[in-house]
Amino acid sequence: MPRSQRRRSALTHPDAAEIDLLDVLHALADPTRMTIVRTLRAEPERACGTFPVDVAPSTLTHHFRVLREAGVIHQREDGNRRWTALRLADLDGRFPGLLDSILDAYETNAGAVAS
Amino acid sequence: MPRSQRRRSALTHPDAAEIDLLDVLHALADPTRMTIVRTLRAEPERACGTFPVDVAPSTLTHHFRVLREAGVIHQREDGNRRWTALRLADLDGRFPGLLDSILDAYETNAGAVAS
DNA sequence: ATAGTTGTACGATGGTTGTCGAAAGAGAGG
DNA sequence: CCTCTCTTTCGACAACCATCGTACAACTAT
Repeated sequence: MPRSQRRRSALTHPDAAEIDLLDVLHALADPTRMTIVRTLRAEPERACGTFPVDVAPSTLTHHFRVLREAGVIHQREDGNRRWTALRLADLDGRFPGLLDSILDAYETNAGAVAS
Repeated sequence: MPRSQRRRSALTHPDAAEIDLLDVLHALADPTRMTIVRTLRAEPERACGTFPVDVAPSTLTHHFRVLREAGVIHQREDGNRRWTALRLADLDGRFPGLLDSILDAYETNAGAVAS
């Protein structure tokens, strides 16, 4: 790593064209990550520590990485914080209507099952 | 087991109202199971051994169980065979448009990525 | 009955996953 | 400088998962 020492690793995101559906489904098939995505749909961008989930910080980092590597979210650094956003345009460009369909289904799900 | 000795276990299926979205997503987030579901969308019903997948029979049984317990497929016995079908009506009743959305997305996926 | 077909159950195995605690990096502010 | 906050990395752990081979059960056909 030549210059500008990265904070940690390099925050790699897959290209929109490389987003794999099975990775996306796997990323969304977890209650904590589903909560993250649902929270993110309402707001354009949000700081890492402000999500209504009840897990340890290191666990949260893990979930963000899964979502990021699947192409579901985008993260950028800003000073001390890391801002997270849904890759709505990329996802909808690659799989039109899919994310809305899944998130809408989850609202139905939440109404009938627990959580 | 009183009478009519079941072949093996009792082939339990969840009620349509009990189908959990996260279970469905998890069930679909596997290439073998996705192939099963895609194959099943074209035909109403199909015998177990006739799916174009390349895994051992016991592995196939495992995948059918995951799909069945998630509420994605229905299986019934007929003599020596076990017939498998998609629970299209139940899924679409619970999560309207979801399955088509995911399967359509997979076709897009398959066009651009491997498989 | 004897053999063949279809699919399951069991046990094992190697890999993945979600979880956490402890330690540390990087910035902001005193 | 020191400290506080935010977030990550690392190491560990238990649980889960996809896979297989072997053995077996149920049915069909000869």
